Amino acid sequence: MISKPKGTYDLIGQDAKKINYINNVLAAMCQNYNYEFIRTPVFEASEVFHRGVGEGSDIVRKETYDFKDRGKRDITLRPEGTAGVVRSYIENKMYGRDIQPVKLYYNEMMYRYERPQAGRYREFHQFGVEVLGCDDPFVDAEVISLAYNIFQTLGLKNIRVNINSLGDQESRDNYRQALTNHFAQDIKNMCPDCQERLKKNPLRILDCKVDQDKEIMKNAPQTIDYLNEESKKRFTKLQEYLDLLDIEYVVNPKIVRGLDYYNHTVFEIEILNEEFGAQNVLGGGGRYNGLVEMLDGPQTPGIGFAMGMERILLALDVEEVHLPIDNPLDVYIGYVNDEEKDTALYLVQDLRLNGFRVETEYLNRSLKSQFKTADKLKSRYVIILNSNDIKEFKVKLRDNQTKEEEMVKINDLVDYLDMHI
RNA sequence: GCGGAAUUGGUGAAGUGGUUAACACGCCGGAUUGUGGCUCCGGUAUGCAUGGGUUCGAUCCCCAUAUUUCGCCCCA
Repeated sequence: MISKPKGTYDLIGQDAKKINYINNVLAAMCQNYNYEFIRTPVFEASEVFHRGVGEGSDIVRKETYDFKDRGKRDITLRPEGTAGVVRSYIENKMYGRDIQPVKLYYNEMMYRYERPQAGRYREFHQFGVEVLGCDDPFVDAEVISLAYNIFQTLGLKNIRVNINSLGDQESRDNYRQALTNHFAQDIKNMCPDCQERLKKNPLRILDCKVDQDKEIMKNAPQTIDYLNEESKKRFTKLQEYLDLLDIEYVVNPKIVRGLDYYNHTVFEIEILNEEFGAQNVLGGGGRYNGLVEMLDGPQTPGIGFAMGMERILLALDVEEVHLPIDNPLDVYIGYVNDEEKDTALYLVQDLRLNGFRVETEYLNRSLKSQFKTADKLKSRYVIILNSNDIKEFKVKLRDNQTKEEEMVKINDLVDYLDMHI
């Protein structure tokens, strides 16, 4: 038997229904927030991600699916949504649109070559939004609120919004320097990973779980202490806006994010539930004011977030949130002999084209089985065709809730059902 | 990339180096000569992930591979 590639999954059954439902919720919300749907290629020139996400990030260093196509082009399967959207923004000159800022959302599969575990796949599904062309923390607040409200709307209760600010380039550089100085003296006593991080991306040391209890970690400098006046003002303003929107959040100085392009606002939304494993971050994002330029576009501010659909599914499961995905059948049509079968075929089509959800028997099973199936499908009505009734252009319609049966003319069936369903 | 655990039918699973792989659920049929959901009866694995090896003989022992899962790393 051929099995699926490692780290992939088939979306089927209840999960498929749930994802469908969630996608509808997401689309409806994005419509209200006036975000426009965008789809970019699953694969891009490698440069898009290598430059966009950053050569220093783990995602690019060891997790991308890179290959050469038959034309010897360097291709990368997209590991995240933002870089491709920004490439499209530039290529399609969206910065020249008459309506600004440009607000986009995507809902696509992403690819990262990682060791899979619960809530983490090699092919996975992310929903995300990007706002390009507005530098006001006003829009930061909108983006965070959108993410937050999506979780609220879906019925997830125990979620927490963590925010932090990395500041502008100047603040970031200062902080980076301070951090390097702080750890430099004692780096030998820290874990090998941290020693590596000090050189490549000192910010990530703060995330370390091995060394997190050490004294040197506890009194490490924090990003917010190194923000310059402008950055600080902006961060304060963001918090005022979030307060205004009634969004519960905590300032968490340890949120630094793994992608190189972030500055100023960064945030993560996690689920607080002990049953959840290591993958408890449902979504995250931040501001990336330098990214458009980095990909050869005009200087343009941007902010966005992404959330992992598989993790949302897990979260809904763990939190025992019941999504309204049951859509019971309107009518089940049963039959036994061939004449009745012909009528069934016709009737099923007729009712379906009139907007009813209808099912019938395919395997010529016994009437008993057909009734069982009708029940399992939670059918509102059951029609059992009978040759004699058909001759009189009538069918016996049974209300499967009251168990009452009624003879209805075939021509009146649609009207009857319209009135009763 | 590193470490641990798992892998038996449609599902949940028990089990043993040696003739017919337990049980339950589900599914199909019958009791009920065209009306289910309860009950009773019957049926339901080309065989224990794949490939090698050890053995007279392996689902059960060994090795490898694949997939899943948990943790690390990282992230959604």
